Amino acid sequence: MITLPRGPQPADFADVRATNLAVVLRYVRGHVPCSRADIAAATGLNKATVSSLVADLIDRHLLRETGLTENRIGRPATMLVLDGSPYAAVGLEVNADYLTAVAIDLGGEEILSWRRSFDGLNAAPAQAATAIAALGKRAVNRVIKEGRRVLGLTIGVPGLVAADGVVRLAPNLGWQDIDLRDRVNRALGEPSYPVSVDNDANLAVIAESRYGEHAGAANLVYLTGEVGIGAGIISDGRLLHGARGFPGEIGHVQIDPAGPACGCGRVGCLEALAGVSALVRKALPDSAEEVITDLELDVNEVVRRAKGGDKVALDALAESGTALGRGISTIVNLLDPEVVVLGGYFVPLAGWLIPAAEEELRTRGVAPEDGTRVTASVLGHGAAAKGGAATVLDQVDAGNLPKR
Amino acid sequence: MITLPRGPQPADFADVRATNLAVVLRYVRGHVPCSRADIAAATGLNKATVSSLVADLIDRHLLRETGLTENRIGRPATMLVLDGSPYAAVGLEVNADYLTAVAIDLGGEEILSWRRSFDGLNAAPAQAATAIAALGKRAVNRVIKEGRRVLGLTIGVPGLVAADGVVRLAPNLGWQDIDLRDRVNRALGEPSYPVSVDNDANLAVIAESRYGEHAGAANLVYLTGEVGIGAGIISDGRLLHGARGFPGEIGHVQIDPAGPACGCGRVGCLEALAGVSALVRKALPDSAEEVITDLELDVNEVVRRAKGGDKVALDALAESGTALGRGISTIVNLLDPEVVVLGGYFVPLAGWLIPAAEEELRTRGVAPEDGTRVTASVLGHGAAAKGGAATVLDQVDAGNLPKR
DNA sequence: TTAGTTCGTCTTGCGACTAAACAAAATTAG
DNA sequence: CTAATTTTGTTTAGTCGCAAGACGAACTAA
Repeated sequence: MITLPRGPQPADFADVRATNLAVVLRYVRGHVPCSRADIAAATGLNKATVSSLVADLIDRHLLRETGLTENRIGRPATMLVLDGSPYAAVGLEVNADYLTAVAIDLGGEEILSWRRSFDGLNAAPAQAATAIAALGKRAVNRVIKEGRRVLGLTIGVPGLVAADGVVRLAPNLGWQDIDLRDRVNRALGEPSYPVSVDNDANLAVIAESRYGEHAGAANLVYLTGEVGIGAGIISDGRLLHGARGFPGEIGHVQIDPAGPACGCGRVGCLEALAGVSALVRKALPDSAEEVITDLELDVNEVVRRAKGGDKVALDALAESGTALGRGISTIVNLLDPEVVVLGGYFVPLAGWLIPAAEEELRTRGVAPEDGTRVTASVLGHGAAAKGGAATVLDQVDAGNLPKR
Repeated sequence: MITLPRGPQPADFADVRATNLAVVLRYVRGHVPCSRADIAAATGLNKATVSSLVADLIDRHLLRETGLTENRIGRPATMLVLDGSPYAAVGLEVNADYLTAVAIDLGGEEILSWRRSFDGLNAAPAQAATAIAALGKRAVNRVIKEGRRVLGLTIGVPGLVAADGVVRLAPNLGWQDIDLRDRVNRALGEPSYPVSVDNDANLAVIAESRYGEHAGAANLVYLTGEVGIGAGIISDGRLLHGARGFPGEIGHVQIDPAGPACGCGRVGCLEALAGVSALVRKALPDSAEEVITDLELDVNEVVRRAKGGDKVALDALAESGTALGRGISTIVNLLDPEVVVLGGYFVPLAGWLIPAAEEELRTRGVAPEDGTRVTASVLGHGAAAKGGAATVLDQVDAGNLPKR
């Protein structure tokens, strides 16, 4: 539940109304099915006010009445549910090797989930943007065909994304200063819904905070385990943006000044020690040539060997897990989150990485009663795409309801 | 600076009123002297509304009318100024070797600034709490004698402080699980104003964000340079609290696995490499015995020798600066702040530390157009105390105005 | 059938903002 | 010196949205 900072703007009735509409909407989302009386009792709003708000939301097709139920004493309640059907939020995820599209309804139900291969490294940015826009357009058309209205489209990119939607730097895509939002916006014909671009880790952590195992945690960090390592940070219930929009760049934090060289030209980066590519290289010394060609196959092979007790693979996993634990300890000491969620290719490897990381974390955590937990994501590879769609819902939740 | 409550709580008229009162108050603070018409034009509020709000604020003695001025065409404006005089906010700072008390009025003017020595390490927590409460009481009585109403008292402690005011761990004071807020509250006779306790770095960064050289920066990190190193983090305009209230513990982040042993029992901590104690030990190898006895004298001696071109001292400063730069690079990559402010004993040493730190930072920063700046605090040793008082004003600014 | 319970609406009142007219106080023009 | 102009701040009327409480509706229990 991300709340945006409101600046020096004064408040008026519209704000009160929008706030309370959002309060009711969020309550119903979390307590389906429920009655108007339930809402009034739980939120403290007056029954009459709730009736008015609910009528408004039904009018906007955000809520729907179901048949009466609740066989209790007294008048039966008219139960309300989220009416997701007329709306959709779309999220796209760009990766070095694939594109993902996800669409969800207001209730967070996935109504579309596509994945297609994509050659991010060798495609020119212009081509890539065209391919991304094309996928987005297909997804949008699909949900429109179902009779839904699109509330927004958000694209996750593995790199530094400025607030205006310009991708400043995406090493794994070979991009620099690409105005992706503008390109996609134009390819979609300047649509009425907002198109935005954000870092993939930022979107993934939003997905985790809504739909993950620790949904609702106010302090949550997500570590991407794709070609690089990035962090999405939710602190005190809000996604961190930083001064220029580039927080969470943990991949090139130095873990060991005596560590190995990193692809970025520096030495001892977390990515060089605990990155999936580095891990694969250590765990599969015999197939070092193919490493870059297909990370997924390599990770599967590492899993196979680790299960088979292969010492080289197990040692590599332990080593990477320890380095990862050291990186996580930095996050924990600086940010004190409740959970650190591992995503991407870290997920299949989590069984070996997490014990080593937790061991390291125990020795390096400052805070008492070691609270921070490390878990693997259960959302799968589309986490950032789903999070992209979820950011659109966050807008709605924050009171930015669709007009009638 | 939240305006309407965006949480699960619904909004009503009182929230609108409180929000707009705070909007007017903040505007006047930043634009003294100004007229009602100015406020209306700048905020977008209606002239009538502004008049009503201003009348309310004058009634609460938060604003005051001055004589007419502004010799322009048209009716002369009645100029308004902040009326700080009837109120005061008090901040205390606990350190291993001294206590500080600061009181400020609504405009942020210091109306009291005391410093007294204090033997934090050898005093039992009960005695220490008594001494702290006594100093607080004297400060409170002093401002009350001036005819002011105390709006709140906030105490900064170098350690882990839970949200309920319990000091979980303060190694440099030898404290563990001390309910300082309760003790001080009782020593003050359960006063009507709120007493709170927070980490000293958190309070210092609040002071920096209000009164420092980079006041107003939305992304700001403060590093304490006392016996330990702690970080206070303001991100997107808000102080980070973390899941348990223990963020910013950067002192024991590992910078180098092959580094020296730290007092905490671990190896290669930032504090062991770049802490003031470690620095003094390296820079003054001949006087290693006295190190703990008086850090301030030792730091002065380091400054004297560095100015004199002493190679040992200069090497130690360069080494510590580099390590500090590495720690700062971690912060920069994770949080992307606009400024990192060095405080405490880092300030007199900043001339030597910052160049080395910036050099390191340039090589380790990921983001392009290296934006993060490193500066020394200009607030002096009372930063945390002043920040403690400022947190009280933040409450007022957020709409929590004193009752009549 | 009657009493009791709960739900949701209706009516009334109030608080807070907006818009527009107006009164007040100065400067400028003739 | 008077009148027009300009700007300020108040007054009046109106609207919006929430709260409180009465009330009808719909169901259970006895």
